[in-house]
Amino acid sequence: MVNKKVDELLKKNHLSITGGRKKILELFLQHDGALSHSDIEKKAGGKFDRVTVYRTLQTFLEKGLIHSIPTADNSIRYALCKDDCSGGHHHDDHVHFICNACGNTVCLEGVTVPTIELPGGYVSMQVDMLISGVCKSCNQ
Amino acid sequence: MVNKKVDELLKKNHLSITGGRKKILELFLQHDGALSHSDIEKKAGGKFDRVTVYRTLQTFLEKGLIHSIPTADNSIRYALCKDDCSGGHHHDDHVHFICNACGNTVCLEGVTVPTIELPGGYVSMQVDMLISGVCKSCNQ
DNA sequence: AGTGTTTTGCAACCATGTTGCAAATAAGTT
DNA sequence: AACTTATTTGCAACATGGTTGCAAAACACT
Ligand SMILES: [Mn+2]
Ligand SMILES: [Mn+2]
Ligand SMILES: [Zn+2]
Ligand SMILES: [Zn+2]
Repeated sequence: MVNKKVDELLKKNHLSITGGRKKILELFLQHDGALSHSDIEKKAGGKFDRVTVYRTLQTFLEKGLIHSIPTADNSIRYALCKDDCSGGHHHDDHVHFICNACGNTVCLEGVTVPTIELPGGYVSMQVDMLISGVCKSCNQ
Repeated sequence: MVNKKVDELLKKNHLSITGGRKKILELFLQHDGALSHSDIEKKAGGKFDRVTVYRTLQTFLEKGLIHSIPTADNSIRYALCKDDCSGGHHHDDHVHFICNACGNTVCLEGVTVPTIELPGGYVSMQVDMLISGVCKSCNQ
């Protein structure tokens, strides 16, 4: 039962269990792929206030439950983190893929972002790699 | 004289020479680093309407004069293209760097985005690589 | 200078995101 | 189960970002 897992995840991250948080976390668990703020608002059926969704996403980000994915069209998406992520310190050094056909954004967990040699003086702290094209499902 | 170069660039791209386009192009030529819409509006001293700036950037994008850079904080920046870019078909396969200290975004023209091996079924059409950290100037 | 075409500014609009505050709800205690 | 306190929520109000239609102004060409 997904409902049990949701409660566990929230408890594990020291978050009080509320209707909004449960619903949003459920959406992430059911949907494999990243969700934008507006995706969530729609899928939740207008049951929660816009502000609540923003604040919940912010909280999940801080706790390391989700990570954000920058996109070329300037609309942030969010995806669940793996278990070994926690409070700010994420381990999501994977590539993100956005499909131009279906619009889906997915985490390619198996594809690691390569190390880049930067010019002298530049220090890298975070690397984001976003590939767009046509995804597996759309390509057959 | 930068003024001459601006006129040449506009003519070369079959754009009529207007005050707004000249001013915005000048800003890009003077400033080495990417500019956001609001950067431009401020630097232009409120001399042009918001809408005009949007439309000018759109036009420059279409003509291949500039390219857009997605950022993690959801604010698009724009930077001048090299000469061999034209109408939609850009050759900017370089890495973009955003400094957490000074906020500047720069094109690392010398650093090429590496080729990535994708899982079966995925077809890549565009790759964006964004590195954040501390830049050369801020690092001394 | 006169003409047709393109660009601009304005107004009005929609989307996205933030903040302060009071009411509602969750968690811990008796 | 009722009480108490801390946290979360919804609402209103606001700020910023971005789009469109349309008339006036500026541009390019003869
Ligand atoms: Mn991811
Ligand atoms: Mn660039
Ligand atoms: Zn697809
Ligand atoms: Zn810097």
